[in-house]
Amino acid sequence: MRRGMASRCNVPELPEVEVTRRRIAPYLVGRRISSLHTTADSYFFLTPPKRLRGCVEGQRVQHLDRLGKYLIAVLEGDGRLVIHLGMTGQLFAAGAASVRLLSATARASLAPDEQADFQPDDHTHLHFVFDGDGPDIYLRDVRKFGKVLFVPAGQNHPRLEKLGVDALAVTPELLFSATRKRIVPIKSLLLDQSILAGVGNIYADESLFLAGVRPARRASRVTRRECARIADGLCRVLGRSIETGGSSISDYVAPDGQDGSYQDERRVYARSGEPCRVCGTPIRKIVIGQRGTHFCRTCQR
DNA sequence: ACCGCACCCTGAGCGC
DNA sequence: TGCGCTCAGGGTGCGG
Repeated sequence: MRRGMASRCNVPELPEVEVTRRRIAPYLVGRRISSLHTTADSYFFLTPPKRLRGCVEGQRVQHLDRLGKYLIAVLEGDGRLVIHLGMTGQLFAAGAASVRLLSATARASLAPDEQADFQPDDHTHLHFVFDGDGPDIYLRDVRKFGKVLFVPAGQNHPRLEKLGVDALAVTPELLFSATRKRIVPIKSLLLDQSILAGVGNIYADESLFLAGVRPARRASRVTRRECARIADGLCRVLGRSIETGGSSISDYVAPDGQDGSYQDERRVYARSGEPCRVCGTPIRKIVIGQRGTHFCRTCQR
């Protein structure tokens, strides 16, 4: 069966951001940023580059947290450097670069031994240099749907204030109460970051499959029992994806190879037309809230 | 409160 | 071969 573009999607949702956090933290935490290089100002920078540099240069990174799909580097003095990876954001340390970081065209022009040697390009919006030894860190984002901002100590930002509970901490009760009196499709509610932070398109579809609930169902019509199954499905699918290194992030990927192992576990996402793994019914694709939505008519009610 | 839609951006895949 | 079109996606913000 042909794999469409969607199946290769590389969008960082909660698991991918968490995997990124775990992998990058050892290279970031405890180090002092000596300089930050950026691309030109654009809507990518919620804090303009010049001010951003002034805020982080000379600062030591105290820890690296995550809330939903946001990475939050807490600096000395408790200012926070906040990063959202958007659709194509890649945060990585020099030397840990994989060929995935380059476009197909760029890859093709490189010899194999050159491919792992990353050099900043036009899409590299942040380049951190640190005091002392250790690799530089880069943030690359081809489509610039990502965001970076600095939140001074004691201040907050609407982006963070609006976020609901981190999706890993979802409970049946939380979901049940959030769905009452809501006529939006249950899938749209799962994607609402002000309710659950971190759920994106893949994991919304996958968790609804595990719960046996059709994505188009009105949220208010989802029963308490089904809410519990959705919460459970979310925990399973998010946890499993983190375990396997995220659906698309892996240490190294062969130039024409498959993505991370989670893609082999997808039950519905980007499998439209393919047989349901449980009952064999072809997976259907519809659009809900302007998002491609995948489900099994037989297994989901 | 909710829906539909436009917008930001670019690469891949397609038809011609 | 190469052009131009379409599509995908997260999040915000608009008008209805």
